[in-house]
Amino acid sequence: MPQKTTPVLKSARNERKNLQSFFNIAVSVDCVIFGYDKNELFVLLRESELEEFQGLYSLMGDLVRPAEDLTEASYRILFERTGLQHVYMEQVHTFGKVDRHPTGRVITTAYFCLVNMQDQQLAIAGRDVDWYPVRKVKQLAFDHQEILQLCIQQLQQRVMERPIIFHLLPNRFSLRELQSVYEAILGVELDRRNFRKRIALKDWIVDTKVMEKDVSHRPGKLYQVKSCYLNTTQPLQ
Amino acid sequence: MPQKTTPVLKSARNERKNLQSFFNIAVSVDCVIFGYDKNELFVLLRESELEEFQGLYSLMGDLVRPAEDLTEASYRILFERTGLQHVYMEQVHTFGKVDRHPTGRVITTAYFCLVNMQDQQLAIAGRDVDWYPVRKVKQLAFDHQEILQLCIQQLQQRVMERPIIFHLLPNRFSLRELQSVYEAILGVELDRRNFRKRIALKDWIVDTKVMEKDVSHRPGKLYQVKSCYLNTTQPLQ
DNA sequence: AAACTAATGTGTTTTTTGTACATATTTGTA
DNA sequence: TACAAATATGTACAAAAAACACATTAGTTT
Repeated sequence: MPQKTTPVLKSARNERKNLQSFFNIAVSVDCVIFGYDKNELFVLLRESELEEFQGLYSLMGDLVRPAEDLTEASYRILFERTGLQHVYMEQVHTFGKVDRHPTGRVITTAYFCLVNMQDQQLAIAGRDVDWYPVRKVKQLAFDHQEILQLCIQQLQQRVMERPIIFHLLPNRFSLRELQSVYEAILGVELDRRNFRKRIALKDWIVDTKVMEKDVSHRPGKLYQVKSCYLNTTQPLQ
Repeated sequence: MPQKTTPVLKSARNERKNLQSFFNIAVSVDCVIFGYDKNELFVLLRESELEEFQGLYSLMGDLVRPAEDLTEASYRILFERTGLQHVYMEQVHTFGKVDRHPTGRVITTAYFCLVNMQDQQLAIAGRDVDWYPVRKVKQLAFDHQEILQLCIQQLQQRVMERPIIFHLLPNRFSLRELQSVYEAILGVELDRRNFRKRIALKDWIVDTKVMEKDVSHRPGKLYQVKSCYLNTTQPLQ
């Protein structure tokens, strides 16, 4: 339990001096980059560079630079790894256990990002970076398994309340595809008729008057998200 | 927009060296300590020590020590300021703008804490620390107004879905009091009959078979939260 | 060309949850 | 004894969620 101690910050004058002894914690950002393809939710991982975690995968992370906002750092990491810039991103949680990083004290703030895996701009840099089905990921370097779990949990909550799931899909999509993304994220099967009613009620999407092509069954209508929700990269409301 | 750059972490070998140049960000924790009394939600504030913010109030915050978990730091700050130890606490968000602190780069993680203002253990240390009605707080030092707003928002969400509001109340309370806390937090008036039905449905509280005393009207039954929810200081589910 | 397959597209009914609203009861006080 | 100020409880209606069934359409197979 914490002990009663004198506050460190005494005044503006001696703060600068005292701060020095506290510049011993590095700050990093980890991006949990989600994608969707063929009824599966994917996460972008890379092979860990640390000897301690040889053979294990890790999230996309990097230290925050002194002149860089936390969100800037997050967008930089995303860009470095995917070539993408205008991506939906949400902060999830900050992990600050003393021993969470084997080489030193590093606290990390986790963000989740939603990426369209069919995006032409998408450029996975380096052969050690790749997409992995979320439900198959069992072990990761550092505390990244815990981070991933919490990000999935937050994603599950958010897709139910905000129009963000569309960032995982191409511009135009069928209701069938949309339902499949929900099912992949939530890990449940949904009733098609009730699902369509709920979506219609939310009023997030519009009919494009274009039909599906090249499917070996009756083609469905294609929809797109309303433009007001299309280019929001930050959480609204 | 972020520029393409070489990743900083290249290997375990040279990581330690590279880390040095990144020990330039201090890490702090800010506690938004909520209390409830007489139909009002209060927040614990103190006068800012910085010249830049003379006359303004700020949240309870301090730098995180190198050998201290983030949550430990948060409990330490709470204990230093209130003398309380087993308090419900939830991480809300990490604020990381480069210029958010006038004397240097400090990122801060905000927690909200729920405290029973009638608690005998409660010891507000120092005359510059005091409770202020949340709805009267208009301006704070640093970005603390923004932090407070987000904490209120998260508190509003949480009290609707989890049995945490009881941490703001004495052991025994009437339904009237309970409703008043909800109203103070949510900033709305609730229908008494519908409120009681909702609470009964949630099954969070039990009748103590004891009645209110010393009220100048018909006394109400006193309830308490079920013991399984009583001593949880961390978010469950 | 007809039958088959695998989807889409659209109800209806029932249950649950939420909202609006009114009356009887109990204690303390004037 | 009447009054004030609460507590305590119930009913009707509306909205949302869940369970469930049938007709339609394009492509494919026979």
